[in-house]
Amino acid sequence: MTASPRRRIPEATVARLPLYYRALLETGERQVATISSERLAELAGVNAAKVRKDLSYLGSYGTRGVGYDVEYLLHEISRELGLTRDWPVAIVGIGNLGRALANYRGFGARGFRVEALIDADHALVGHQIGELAVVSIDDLDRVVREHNIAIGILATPAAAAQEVADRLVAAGVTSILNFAPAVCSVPEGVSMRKVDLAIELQILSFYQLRRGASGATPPRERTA
Amino acid sequence: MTASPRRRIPEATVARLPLYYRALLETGERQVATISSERLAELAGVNAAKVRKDLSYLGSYGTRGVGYDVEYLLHEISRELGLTRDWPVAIVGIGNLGRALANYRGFGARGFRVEALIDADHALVGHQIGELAVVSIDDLDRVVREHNIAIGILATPAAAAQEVADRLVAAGVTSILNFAPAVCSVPEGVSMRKVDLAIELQILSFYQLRRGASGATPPRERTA
DNA sequence: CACACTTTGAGAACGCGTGCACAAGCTCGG
DNA sequence: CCGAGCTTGTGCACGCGTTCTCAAAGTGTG
Repeated sequence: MTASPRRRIPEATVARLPLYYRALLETGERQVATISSERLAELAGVNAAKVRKDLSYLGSYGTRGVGYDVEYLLHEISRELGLTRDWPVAIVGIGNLGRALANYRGFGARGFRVEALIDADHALVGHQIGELAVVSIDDLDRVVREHNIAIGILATPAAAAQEVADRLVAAGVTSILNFAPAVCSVPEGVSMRKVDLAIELQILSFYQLRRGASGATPPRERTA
Repeated sequence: MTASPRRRIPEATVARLPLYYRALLETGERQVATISSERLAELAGVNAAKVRKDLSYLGSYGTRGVGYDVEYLLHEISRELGLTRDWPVAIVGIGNLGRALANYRGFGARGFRVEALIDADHALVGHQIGELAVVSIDDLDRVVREHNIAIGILATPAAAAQEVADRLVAAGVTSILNFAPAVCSVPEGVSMRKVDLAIELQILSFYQLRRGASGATPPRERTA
């Protein structure tokens, strides 16, 4: 049951599918059977035309005059996003952030099961966090292969990021979510998404500045 | 002293300025006086043409045949990003993530000083985290005003996000970094950036699926 | 001073994503 | 069975961002 898209799905659309998914989940829980693109747009925080275009990339799952069947659409999106299966995940770098991620409930709910916690600090190895014990980075390769881990979360200091990324890739990981504040390259055929908290704040700071320094002055620029 | 940009700086460019900033910092520490767009591009993980175009929005700070003066460019970018001043920041929602953010060193280094930790759980109020004590959400308005906080970090559960955002805005916050997995709207004149960890994983999952790396299949190629 | 070499800055072409507008298609009431 | 009323699906135009390309402008050498 491989999901074969009718057309190539634009990256921007892929990034919105999870929003629709979440909105549909909430809607489904309220026993609502169908939903219009307009309502879905509202729940997802986008506009209706975009919703329709996005969903049309998945196929014609709507009914004109009626809307979209919530359960069916939910199923189609989750299949498209690979949420019908479980993804074993490893977190490398069990510092402040890594520990928070390890305890984060939001992952499991979508089929992302954290199955390994890896750190270079030997003082940390063996330490129990939730239901998992931290393992040494020396065992990275073995652990990744044993659990068949395809997705890795990188939460190390910047200096270690590239090396750990290389080791993850060498062990067979093909998707990396990178929290380390460092530029980090992966070979063709491996996806990497970056989340940099300090950068986000700097972007906010930029627009904050343009608005007039200290939160008292009225706006002038529009931001996304 | 050009206090305002020569032209409107594209959003995409703004998002890359922090990358250049970080790359230039590292370069400056190595006592390198000038840097070419090509080298800077390499360090920032983009291409040289983009670097030149981005920097040209700030003004003509380069010298043909030579490159950019590292210290000068660093100064110009930090001014543009508002990193020459300190930004007091409040974190609302002191759960796993909020606590990790409170302890994160990366913020302070860029002038973002966490000055308030706020939570709705009365059992948590008064609890010391690092150098700060958690304060009640009942005091949100007072604390935000007292510390002149313009930037808020939202790390609450999804259900509370919109209400807390509203309260932050009411208290004078005009920039919000939202980690809550919920759609959340703010009035015109307030910036909000969203970081959703589960969504990032779902996007990775999508591409992971398309690569044909089904669960059982071992890795593809290892280059590195 | 002239010339070879380097590197920036920007004009122009292109591609992707967004939003508008509307035809196509469904439901339902009479 | 027909027409009114919705709502989807998509063709199209537009704007933003990226990339290519090259003239302009600097350096260094003999």
